[in-house]
Amino acid sequence: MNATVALPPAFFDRDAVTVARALLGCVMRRDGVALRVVETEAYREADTACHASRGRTPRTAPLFGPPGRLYVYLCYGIHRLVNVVAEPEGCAAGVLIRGATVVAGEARVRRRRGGRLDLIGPGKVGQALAAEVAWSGQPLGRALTLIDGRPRAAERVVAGPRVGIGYATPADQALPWRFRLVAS
DNA sequence: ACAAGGATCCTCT
DNA sequence: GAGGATCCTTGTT
Repeated sequence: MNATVALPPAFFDRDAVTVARALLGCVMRRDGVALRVVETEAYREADTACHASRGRTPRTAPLFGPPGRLYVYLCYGIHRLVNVVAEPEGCAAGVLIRGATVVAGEARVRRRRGGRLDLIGPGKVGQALAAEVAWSGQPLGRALTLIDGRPRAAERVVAGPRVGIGYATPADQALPWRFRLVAS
């Protein structure tokens, strides 16, 4: 895969933790805006932090679907959080895009973000992309395209616990399934 | 039909 | 560091 190739569904047909790591450095394209992914979190089946862990509902149904589709939901009544479904169909897992940097479309991002460009935080990413809940369940390549990419030589990956999942069991809260790129 | 709460962000102190 | 915004999804009556 080179830097201009859209990630195929097979890329996401792996365990969500592997996919979350592999997405760092990849680029999301939408509507003239390009964002480089610098922070992700994995959510897996039998993971009490995962929305699907308490059964399948209309909202969480996309998580159970085939890999490489979008799962977008409204958080706190305000923020649209963007996830990509991972693992084989029938296995509810996904990767939350938690942070990014702007590669292109700076003016449009500023307009959507009240003049700001920092995109560390999943609500900010959704806002920069003008993400919609209606995208949920759609394949990549329509509303949103993901382009292959890698960390730079001067970057390294740091793993840590996930954020904002106080409702999960202590063991699941402690899993180091949050990944970010930092300057080395 | 109703009430509760959420994978967050921003402002103000 | 604390609290409000804001509205949909979910489980319960």
